[in-house]
Amino acid sequence: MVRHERGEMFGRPRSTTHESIESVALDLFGRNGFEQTTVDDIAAAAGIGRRTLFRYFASKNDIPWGRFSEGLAELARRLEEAPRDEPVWQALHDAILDFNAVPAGGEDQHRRRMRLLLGTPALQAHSALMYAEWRGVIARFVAERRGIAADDVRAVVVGHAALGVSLAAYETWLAHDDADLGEQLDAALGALRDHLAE
Amino acid sequence: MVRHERGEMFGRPRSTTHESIESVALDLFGRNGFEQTTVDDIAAAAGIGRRTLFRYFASKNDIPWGRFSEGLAELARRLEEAPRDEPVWQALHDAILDFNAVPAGGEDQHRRRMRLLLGTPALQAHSALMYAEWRGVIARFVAERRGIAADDVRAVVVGHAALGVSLAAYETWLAHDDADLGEQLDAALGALRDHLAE
DNA sequence: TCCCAAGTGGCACTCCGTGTCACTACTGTG
DNA sequence: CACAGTAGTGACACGGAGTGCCACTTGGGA
Repeated sequence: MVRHERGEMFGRPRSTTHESIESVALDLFGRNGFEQTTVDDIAAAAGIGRRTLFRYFASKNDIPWGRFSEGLAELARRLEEAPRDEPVWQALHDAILDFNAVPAGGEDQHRRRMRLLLGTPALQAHSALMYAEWRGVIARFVAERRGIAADDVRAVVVGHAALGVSLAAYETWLAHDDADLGEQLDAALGALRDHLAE
Repeated sequence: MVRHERGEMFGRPRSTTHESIESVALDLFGRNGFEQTTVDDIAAAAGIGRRTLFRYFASKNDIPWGRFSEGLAELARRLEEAPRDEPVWQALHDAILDFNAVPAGGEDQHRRRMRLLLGTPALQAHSALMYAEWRGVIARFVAERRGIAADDVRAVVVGHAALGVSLAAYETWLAHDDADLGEQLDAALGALRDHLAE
């Protein structure tokens, strides 16, 4: 029973990748709509079996989210590095701006993906499960900074609120072709502060 | 082509009610779990056909939400009646407390229902669609008070934040058997204000 | 050359959700 | 007491998502 470091070099090589399937699927979703595209369509277009597709993605709904979970680890690390003399809300705001920064040139693709995610009922619903993980990262950061438990309402509510600010910004960003996502995030946060400070 | 006021008294009488199906279903969900209970199980237990069940509820996921949509109209009316010299956040907070007030004696049932809704992945996901309607009511109220459009980020973000406060309160309420929902809502809102005012 | 580990994909199955359609149980009228 | 009109019911069949099972394929290592 020997342990191999590069386990990937054993056994039959993979016939595809997450990225390849995702790319093919987003193309089909964009052309025919999410509901109208069946898993069989995607598998056929990707040149793999339907059963194989379900080994790469747990569900059809998971496909448009791509490597989101990996991005969360990055967000968590980014928060840990925030200077400790900065207000918590400020550190959060900066990290969230960073997290949502669109890689230069990828603006169009990002818009298409987010329009799909926020505009398709089945995906809106499924996204709630992704958001829960995202909120968890925020709540744990707040809890650590404040010296309270991660399930304390004071930490949990900040996770929910930060998500709300982000989603509000995304919705208005998608509604206006000429809008800048970062500016919308600023505006949303500012509006919430004003609202509560009235 | 005569119009009858009491249209219900025509034709074949209904063989069941939303409430009856819901009650049977919640009982099965509680005993066997949501995923393990099939629509056929519910229909059989309710003494109706499977097809009939789908005429009363659009999906299995919709059953635990019961008459939620009707409650939304009540929330909207409640907000319209709020005194106009009250701060917007205050009017919202009062209305939300009211909306979530548990009918005396129904605390246990409310807890069971919310535990099901917030603790079942499939329902967490589906709930996002209900939340969207709820947020819409809040955003429209804020927009009306502030004289801005309902899709303005300043109104949208308040809808998201109010939902976040409510969900945070529900989560901690469910986690502590001796907690009071109203107090958790107060605590969540207070914590968010403190957080942003830092 | 043979073996083994990991990946693949076909098959059959369950369950959700939907379209169709004949049937049933009422009400009001002549 | 027919009879027509109306609304609700449920059986049947179908398509799509997701799952368990298992034989097959493709490489590397002994």
